[in-house]
Amino acid sequence: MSDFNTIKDGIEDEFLLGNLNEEQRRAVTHEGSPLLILAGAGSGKTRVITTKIAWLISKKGIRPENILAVTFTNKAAREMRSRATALNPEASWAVIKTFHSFGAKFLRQYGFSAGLSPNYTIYDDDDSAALLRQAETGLSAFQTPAVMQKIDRAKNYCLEYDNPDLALMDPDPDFASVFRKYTERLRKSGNVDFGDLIYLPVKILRENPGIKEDIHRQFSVILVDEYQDSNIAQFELLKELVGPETYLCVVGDDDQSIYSFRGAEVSNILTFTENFPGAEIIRLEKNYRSTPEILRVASEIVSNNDGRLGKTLYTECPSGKKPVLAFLTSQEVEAEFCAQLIQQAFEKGHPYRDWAVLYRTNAQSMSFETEFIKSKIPYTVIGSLKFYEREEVKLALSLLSFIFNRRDEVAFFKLLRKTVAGVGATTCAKIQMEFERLTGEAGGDSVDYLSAAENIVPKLKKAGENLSAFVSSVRECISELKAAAEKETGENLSGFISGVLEKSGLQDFYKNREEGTGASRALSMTELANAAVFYPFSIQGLSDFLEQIRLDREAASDNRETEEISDRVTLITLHNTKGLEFKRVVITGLEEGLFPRDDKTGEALEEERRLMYVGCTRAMKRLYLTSCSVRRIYGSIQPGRPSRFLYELPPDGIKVLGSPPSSFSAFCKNAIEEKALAEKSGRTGVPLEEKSAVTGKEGLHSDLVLKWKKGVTVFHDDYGYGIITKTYFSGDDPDESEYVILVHFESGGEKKFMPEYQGHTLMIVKD
DNA sequence: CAATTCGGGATCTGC
DNA sequence: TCCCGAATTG
Repeated sequence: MSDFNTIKDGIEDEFLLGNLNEEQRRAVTHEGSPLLILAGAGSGKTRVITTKIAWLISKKGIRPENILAVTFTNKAAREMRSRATALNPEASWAVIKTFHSFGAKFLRQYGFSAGLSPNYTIYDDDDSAALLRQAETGLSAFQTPAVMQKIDRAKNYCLEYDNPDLALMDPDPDFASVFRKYTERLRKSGNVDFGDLIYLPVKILRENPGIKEDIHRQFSVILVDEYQDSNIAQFELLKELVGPETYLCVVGDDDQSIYSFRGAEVSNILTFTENFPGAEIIRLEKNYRSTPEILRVASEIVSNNDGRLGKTLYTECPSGKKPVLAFLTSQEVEAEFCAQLIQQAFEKGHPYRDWAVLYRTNAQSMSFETEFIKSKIPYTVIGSLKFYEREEVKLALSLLSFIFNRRDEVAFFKLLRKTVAGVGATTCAKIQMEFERLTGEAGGDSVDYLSAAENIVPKLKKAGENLSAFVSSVRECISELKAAAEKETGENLSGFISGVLEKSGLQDFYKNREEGTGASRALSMTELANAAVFYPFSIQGLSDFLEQIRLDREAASDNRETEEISDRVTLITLHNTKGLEFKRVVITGLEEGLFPRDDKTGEALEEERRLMYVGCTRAMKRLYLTSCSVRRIYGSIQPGRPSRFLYELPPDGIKVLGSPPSSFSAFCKNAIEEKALAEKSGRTGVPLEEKSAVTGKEGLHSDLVLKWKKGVTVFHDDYGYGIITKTYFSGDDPDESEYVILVHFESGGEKKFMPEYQGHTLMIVKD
């Protein structure tokens, strides 16, 4: 090798490997045997994978299109692609996809060998349930979703209706036959459900050695991220994709397994070395993200779990402030508390984008949205389903899906029932019967619902006109699409979609129905059309657009265009934060029953705890935890107790604000006394002390002190009239302290309040 | 077949 | 509290 090349190599090495620690470097440059990277939270996992992709391309001469990198979320896939491409532009040609989108692409190409035509669309949970309902199973509307879930679970375990192992999963003898009916109906529709996106590729690969060889030739490297969240079907798929020459590398963390509700099996990661013989393990235990204070809290919590591989995370990050635990009254106060924190930090120069507010359920986002709008804090809600879930958007998508696949019965009947006047259950049943008859006559895929509907038009009275108008407008759209496909107009899909919505009458349908009600529904269909500007006006374009929308809800959301650019607080579910990090994190709703939910025990409870661990380890600099004493559930106000996870915190490792219930104060007191005792008896405990500079919080306090004085009469919406009986500061340190007032209510109870955060919930009646 | 009423259940988490 | 499905009625 020439000197020049040696030098060039050296520079490349330095560029790619220079900033890695020894373990990371080993992981990146590892070759040969299968590799499991056990990567603790914040240990630079994504950096390792992306560097590995760049490394393989530039140093090992692997062509990017021969690299398959699989993730679990679209967000992670996007992140991986952009970071790998930043390291090596060629990485943009690598196949970086979620398991499901990989499966979808595979089925477009190879689905024919399982009798699936390429113009399928993907049924979401609701569509699948609707199909199950239509499949003459005799299930009530009430039972259907539960049975659908079981079917989905079976597919997650790679079990078809005729698999004898199904009985192990569910002893109900009827289940297999319901499952069979559903499957037959689904195949007839020409569509697939989410489970099929994994299950069918496995089946095809098992039954078609030729296809399998193709795939093995195509992918010489397979990387899997978040391996702890893979389910059995995904594991089986992986086994089929990995050929004798394939280099396999999976990355995961058993402590962050949070998707068992959707079939994830931690056992996949625990038994990796058995399933892929000769596999090596590399552990990444150095955390680059969080302060030692945050890491301590996170580790203490997760250490309450059994059944871990066990890792010892350490960090060299500089010390920071103790995580703060705030006991608040209601979710409104909780939202206000967050707003205060964020606003105060903003005034000190910390941008909004530093912040993430985490919650267990999407429904919780509302109080934060309301409050943030009020206090003019810009925010973005991640993973909210709002846009996609809107009735009119679903209906519009059904229409587009139906244009793409005319055997989609769920879409067709949904459209008829909702938009065509005079058509109800009876007419739909007639059309279905006619469809069956035609299928019996002609057989195969040649029959569609349009012809079936047309055939019965003569048998109808008034509804017939509407129905035939609907059918011909759909036919018009279809021929328009076909014409465009032949001409290759170069236009984008957006115009076509507006046209379809117009012609079908869907746009007018909502316009008319919503006169005076602020016609937002008609508007969101325009938004849907706008979302399609990046897709070409062709059959392929429509197919891609529909697939993208089914598999990536964010893609259909209406606020994505501004998401990256501007300075906003992130509102996000705990599940969605996987793989993300923020300087400042608030984990909200830490109440028993909400987080963890009260029906969780055993392994499910441990998973909740892991979720808590994931949440804590997202934080780089500051971590806040909030717990409310009352919460509105199903509209009524419910009293709550602090989450059990709060009792797993190290009391000397956190700072408590607000008014903790007595049980929690007792817990802290005990723990601290125990610790003191232990220290006294000679154990070497490291005293955790903090000295902070005296800065001007007093100025802020002086107003409060003057306003909220002893003897003042106040009124509270929930507790009624009361009188302030005591005032004090929560600690000695003026900067860290909060001004607290004790209120004695007429109703008998005593409550502590922090006027700084909760002033608005109290009204001063008389000084 | 559409409109109205009534009652029960819900909200996890996501591809 | 609110939404959806089933039942009731015109």
